[in-house]
Amino acid sequence: MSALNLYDTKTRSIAPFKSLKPKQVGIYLCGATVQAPPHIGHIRSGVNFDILRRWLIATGYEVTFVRNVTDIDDKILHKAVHEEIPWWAVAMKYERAFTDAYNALNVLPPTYEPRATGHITQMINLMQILIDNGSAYAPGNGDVYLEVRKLKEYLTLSNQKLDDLQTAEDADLTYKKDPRDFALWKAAKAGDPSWPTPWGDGRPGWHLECSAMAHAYLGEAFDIHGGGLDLIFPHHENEIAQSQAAGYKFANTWMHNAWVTTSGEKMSKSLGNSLQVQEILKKVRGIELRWYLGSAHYRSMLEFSFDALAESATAFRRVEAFLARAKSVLGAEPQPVIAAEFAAAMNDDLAVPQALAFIAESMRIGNTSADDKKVIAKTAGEVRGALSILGCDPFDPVFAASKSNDAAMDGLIKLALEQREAARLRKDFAAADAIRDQIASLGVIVEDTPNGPRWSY
RNA sequence: GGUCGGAUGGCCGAGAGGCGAGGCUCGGGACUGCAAAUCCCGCUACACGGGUUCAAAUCCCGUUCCGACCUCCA
Repeated sequence: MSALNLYDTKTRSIAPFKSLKPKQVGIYLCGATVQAPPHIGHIRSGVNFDILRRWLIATGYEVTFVRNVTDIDDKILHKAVHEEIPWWAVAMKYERAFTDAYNALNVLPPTYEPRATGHITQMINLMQILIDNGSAYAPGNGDVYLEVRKLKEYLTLSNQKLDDLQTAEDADLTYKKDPRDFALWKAAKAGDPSWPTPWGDGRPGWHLECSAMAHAYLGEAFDIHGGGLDLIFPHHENEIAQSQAAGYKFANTWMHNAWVTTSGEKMSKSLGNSLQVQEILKKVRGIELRWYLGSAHYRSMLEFSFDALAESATAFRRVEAFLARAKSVLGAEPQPVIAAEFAAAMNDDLAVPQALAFIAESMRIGNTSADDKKVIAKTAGEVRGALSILGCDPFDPVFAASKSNDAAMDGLIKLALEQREAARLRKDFAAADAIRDQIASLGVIVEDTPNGPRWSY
């Protein structure tokens, strides 16, 4: 089997992936800042990295997957005031919404999911190191800044020059030595939550939590750090700056997923609620939304439209029907296997589109096999194996749970099919088709074969 | 101003010097019940202008258009 190659944002190239420790991988994924319900862009990131994780596991790695929750930031505090509930209630509410969305899309729960506010101690420790070695300074007002000009390397991920950065026009240099210095810690304002530190009461800046938590759970050096494209600068640059200034090697490989776009533009929260995961799930099932979000290459923009979503769901149902048919022919669920072609696609920087072409080819072979059990077992096994990596295995209990398997259900379906057969015998095809369409709308697929009707769901 | 990424057929979406990924839609056919499912065939592409090459969607030069980031966005 070919070896995994991944694109590294830092080198802007694809290179063989080599874990720091044999057969073990540590991944830190920037998760949600829980300030609003998740939209499909947020969840695409979750799906993309879940596919990576599943692939690493399938190829024999033990994966420690850390995805943080940033549960304090300006917007959360604003929302708390606006909604007249405590900031922590705002954070928890949206954290739950994210968890629900991840679950609905079969995103595996992280090995650990640390919250920023649970790691103030680690942040203070990190700041102490940075102040002690002269990388950071506390001007006395309660803020703590990282002095970016002192860094040996800065902006290597986004390939920018410090002097080329546009600085904020309203940069306040009362306390900052340089407008580009960024806040590790923010002094407490009246009414805002705060934690005591040696430099005064305050709360974390945006970037500090990820450095502190990645270090806490993955150590000074780890394999992969991921997130959305827009985090490259400033968030990830600043994580690198803080961590390396503290003497940590930090992440080996940087991976960034592209956006879901609408009309060519990055989705913005001003678009309203229609692209929230919860809303989309009123139109398609979680497994269909996952198939759609995972179907484009993770580094390509995914141009969202409801038509494209519906089309993708149609395509997925065909795959699902193929597997259901296979189960019916085999008398058991096909056993998932990883085909060499699929592995080759995944090893090529997670080339899901190629993997989908392979799935289509396997289905074609299976569908032309005239129910040859050997061929069906092979092709359906390969298709199921591929789907399991994509997180879209219809037999996965996560998705199958909603289906009833009890005797009453079987009996009712048989009754309906008997009625339909009776209608067919008297050439009342309108009635027969009506029955088929009705039970199809309940998720039961009926197909006529030379040996009589076959149903699956 | 700096950095980065795009433009592919009716639609989605790969590829990155030669043999047209794949899916959805559409048209024709097989099978069937003038059905469903399935299969087969077909249709329409590489933003524009030059260049390199036996050969360019792919490389080079130029142009146009679009998007993203530039200090609390996945």
